[in-house]
Amino acid sequence: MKKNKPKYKLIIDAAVQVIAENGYHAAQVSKIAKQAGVADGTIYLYFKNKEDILVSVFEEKMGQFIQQIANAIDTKENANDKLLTLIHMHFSQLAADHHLAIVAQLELRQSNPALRRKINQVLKPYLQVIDSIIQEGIDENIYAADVNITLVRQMVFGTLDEMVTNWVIKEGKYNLVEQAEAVHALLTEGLNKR
Amino acid sequence: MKKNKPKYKLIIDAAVQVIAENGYHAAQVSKIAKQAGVADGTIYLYFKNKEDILVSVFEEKMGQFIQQIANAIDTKENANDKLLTLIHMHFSQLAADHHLAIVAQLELRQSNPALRRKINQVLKPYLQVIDSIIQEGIDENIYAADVNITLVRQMVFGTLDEMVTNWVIKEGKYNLVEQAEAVHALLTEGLNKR
Amino acid sequence: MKKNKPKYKLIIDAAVQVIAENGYHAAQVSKIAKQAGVADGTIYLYFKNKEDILVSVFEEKMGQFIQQIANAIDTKENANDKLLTLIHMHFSQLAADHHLAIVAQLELRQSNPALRRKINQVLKPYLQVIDSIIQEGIDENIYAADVNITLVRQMVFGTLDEMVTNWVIKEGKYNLVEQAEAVHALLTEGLNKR
Amino acid sequence: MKKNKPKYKLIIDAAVQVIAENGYHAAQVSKIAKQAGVADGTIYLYFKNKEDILVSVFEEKMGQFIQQIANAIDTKENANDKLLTLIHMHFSQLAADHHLAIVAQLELRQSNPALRRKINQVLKPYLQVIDSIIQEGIDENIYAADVNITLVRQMVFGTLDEMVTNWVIKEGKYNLVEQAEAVHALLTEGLNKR
DNA sequence: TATGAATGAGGTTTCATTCAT
DNA sequence: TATGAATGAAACCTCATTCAT
Repeated sequence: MKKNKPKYKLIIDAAVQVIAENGYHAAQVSKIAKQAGVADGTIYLYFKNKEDILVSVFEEKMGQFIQQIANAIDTKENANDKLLTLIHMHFSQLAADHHLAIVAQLELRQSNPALRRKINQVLKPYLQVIDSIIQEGIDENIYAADVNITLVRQMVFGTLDEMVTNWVIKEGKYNLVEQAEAVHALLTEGLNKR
Repeated sequence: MKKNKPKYKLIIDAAVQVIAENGYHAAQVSKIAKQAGVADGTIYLYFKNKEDILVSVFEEKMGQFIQQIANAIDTKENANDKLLTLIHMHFSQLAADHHLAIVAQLELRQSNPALRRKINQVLKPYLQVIDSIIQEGIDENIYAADVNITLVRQMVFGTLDEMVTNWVIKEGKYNLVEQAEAVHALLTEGLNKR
Repeated sequence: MKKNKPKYKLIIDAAVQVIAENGYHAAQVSKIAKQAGVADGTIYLYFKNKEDILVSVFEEKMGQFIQQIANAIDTKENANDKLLTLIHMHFSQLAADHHLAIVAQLELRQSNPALRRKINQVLKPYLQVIDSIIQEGIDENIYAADVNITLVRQMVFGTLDEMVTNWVIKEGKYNLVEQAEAVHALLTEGLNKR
Repeated sequence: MKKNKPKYKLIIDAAVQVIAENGYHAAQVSKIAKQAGVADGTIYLYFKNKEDILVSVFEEKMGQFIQQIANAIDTKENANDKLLTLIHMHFSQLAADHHLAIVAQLELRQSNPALRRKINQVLKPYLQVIDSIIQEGIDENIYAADVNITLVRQMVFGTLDEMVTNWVIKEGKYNLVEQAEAVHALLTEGLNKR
């Protein structure tokens, strides 16, 4: 399996750095190769083409991202704690890796629809984690039984995504992670005064 | 003023169609010119360069988009009605113009950072409309006085944006507009059972 | 005759100024039209095409240039005085009109060979004036009878041309006209010590 | 060093030929590439841009040109022999390579001021060779001690340049080289009868 | 005569990918 | 496996010229 060879990871990490520093469109294969310390042609021993590098970047990093969140959630007992944990982890992981945050929130979205469709595939397991938390909340009689799970998931993910994107655009000038509880409160209790 | 000349609008509309049908990167100036029924060079009598076409597309269309919403909101008396109206209009306007929805949700996001920054400028007035509704809701004692307006706005916009994007990706296979009330309820009342 | 209409001269003078200030390649027809205070299309009522403007510029200005020199020479009695006068006039006329000097020495030489051939036609009468002075010098028994007139003319013109070009490149930072006598001495007496 | 790679010279020579045959402005990069038997993109592995090709053409060819002359001059003992040798070499080298003569005398002069400035830099060593010969002649008490060296150099170079240009325009229809001695005599002894 | 909006041909350069070594 | 020199397709923009008014 190629993914276990040392140069595979070397190239993935080089790609993240090059894209973060130069932007998606200026991230030429030759730059990634140079950053990884391999020849241009070597890239093609590990990746089918440039798009394959980018999808793999997302797969690798998002895989870790989701795994971390899934692990953290497993330690929590109820849906509310799990949701708060997910929000907290979502923010903290991206806040901890600024390069990755830039790539995930800004640069990779400049890719063409074909690539974005593949990225969406990679994202699916994460969305399912959100779905299952919501379902659990309903089963635990915490969340309203009549909520549309898809709708709630779109709200949760849309909100988190928009928040991280704004934070990246503002170049991380404020503390994202400390907003986790406020977001959680807002999502669960809504805007209305009680 | 160039914007009032007939060919200006002709080119803008041609650009929306060409981008929607071919994608952002395959939208060559020559294709837009042909679709608009003008010579390539004519484009440059009305637009500084290709990027200027794209920014103008967004400005024109988003300007109308916001104006329509602002008008509709003005007829409503309280923040809750206004918020529902905004959601409804947001969905219905994009659902009514599929080409525009594709361009706004998918294609224009492939643009480079410089262009995206300009697009964000155009978007700002819309975000301010959302902000003012939230402030109004607080003043009317409907929304909780201690909410973070920026946070709420990110939730509202993030949710709507994510929903429209998913709807576009699903190629408009379901009815987006009829979800407006459910989204409104979710945003205002939150996820929790009462 | 078009050449007597007021706009003809207007366009010619505009062309000299635009070329001198912007350079040959940046001297678009539209710029010349604007400088002349006429519409782009009007240019084509007076000139066949852009090349025709440039040839006409040279014809008009060089025609005056030669006429001035011819007039001045006519007042001189012998070949030596005539040659000195020609040198002096050659320098002083170009030194007096810096725009024209730039156009004649630098900018017009960037034109294509077809245009340059036409310019050479315009130059011919001037070369004939030089030839006739040399012939006169031989007839007056001042110049060596066995000189090759074509060769001498190439030396005279080549020297003057090179000197003016260098002076233009040096942006007129030194006095060109006061070198006239030294050049004359050098051309007639040669480099050798006597 | 790229200059030693075989394709470097291949492209330089192709450029001379293409420019000579098609003219400066019709010398597209693709034509030069085809003539050199390489792909368009290969050009850019050896040259920064099109202007760099042209400057390099001049540098390479003029470098050889000057070197040949310098070598020949070194074998001569006095300034007069050296000057005659320089004239002879100047003519014979350009007469021997008609393509190069066309490029040097006509085509490259159509270039823009930026390129011409660079070309002038390349030319400088040649002008210094002329200067040093003149200085040597003065030191040897052959040339008049009071001559202005810059002036003499402008006469010498201007004369030679004008002669070669005329010869090229006349398409090499007469023998240029055999005029070397006559030019030398004219430059040193002047026009006057003795 | 005069206008100026419209035309449309044409070329430099980049960069993902290949393949001989 | 690894290299890196070579490939070649593809597109934005300018500007001389025209022609309906």
